[in-house]
Amino acid sequence: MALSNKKGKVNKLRSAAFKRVRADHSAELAGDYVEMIADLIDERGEARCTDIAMRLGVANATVVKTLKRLTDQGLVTQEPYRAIFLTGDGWKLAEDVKRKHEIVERFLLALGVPAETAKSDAEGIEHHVSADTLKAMARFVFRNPFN
Amino acid sequence: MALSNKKGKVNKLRSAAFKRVRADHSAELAGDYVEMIADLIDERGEARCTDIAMRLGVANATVVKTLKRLTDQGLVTQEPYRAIFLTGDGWKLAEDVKRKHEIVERFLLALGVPAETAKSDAEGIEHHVSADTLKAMARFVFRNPFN
DNA sequence: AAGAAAGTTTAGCATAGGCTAACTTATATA
DNA sequence: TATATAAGTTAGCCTATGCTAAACTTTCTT
Repeated sequence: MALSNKKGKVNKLRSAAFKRVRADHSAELAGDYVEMIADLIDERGEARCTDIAMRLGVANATVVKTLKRLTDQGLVTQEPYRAIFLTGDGWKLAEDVKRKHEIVERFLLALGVPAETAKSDAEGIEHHVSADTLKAMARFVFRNPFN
Repeated sequence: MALSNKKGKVNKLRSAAFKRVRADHSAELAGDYVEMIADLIDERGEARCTDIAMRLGVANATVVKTLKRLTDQGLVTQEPYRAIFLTGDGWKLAEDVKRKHEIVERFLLALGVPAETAKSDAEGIEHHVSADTLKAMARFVFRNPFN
């Protein structure tokens, strides 16, 4: 009985990690979109459907559908046939993601990972990094700057 | 024209990273399942539906459905109402994932991340780490062993 | 050996994230 | 200005991953 209680607790802890991964996944796409929209606005003044689709490597219609969700979630605004903009929350999230992205990528570089790989791996890793880990990575970059 | 060709190339490179992330995601679940099944077999001689469901924090029916896919993919074997086993490929994948998992977790510990966090973050990160990055992590662990 | 409990499976539903094809609107150029 | 091209939208499809509820086996207990 004491044993099975302990087992229950262990499993709860264990399953929490997987639950977090699943939650991270559903937040991931939103992060990628707003970051990309922010980049596009910075680079060329506006973000357009087609550019997002190309950069993401996805069909146009997929972008449209996803943007609808993001609009519902209050991250994005748009009018039919017009460019896409970010709400206040959208900008905030974009900044957050971009910051994380930079730290992870620079960390991988500092660790000695080749540049191309660092870029590619950072894209997958960034959404699964907790505040603690991010802090440790930042510390490492600070002590071992790549350039 | 030269410019738009260059842009096309840049976008192709960029989108490749996202494509890889999406591919990683669909492989992820299979990896988690076989690793967990391997653990259960090691720990108690057999893997059962309910245990997997508890550890993953997911409903029983979800496990059943996923196992059907894994069986189709040749990673798992099972007979109705009986325990679950791994095929040769299943074991191979499980070993691979476990190895990656261990390196990532020990790497995070060596980096100074708290134990609980390391465990939890490793679960998300491990599936997005390329061979290059894994090698860099292993090197780091080797030079900065945590214990 | 019968009935209760535990575990497994099926059915049916929902959401997210992909796709293509057909259609509509905006823009650029002849 | 008219029209061709580019861009955005809609509709309808698919798969993966979740869920609950109900049905069916197996196992345990009396």
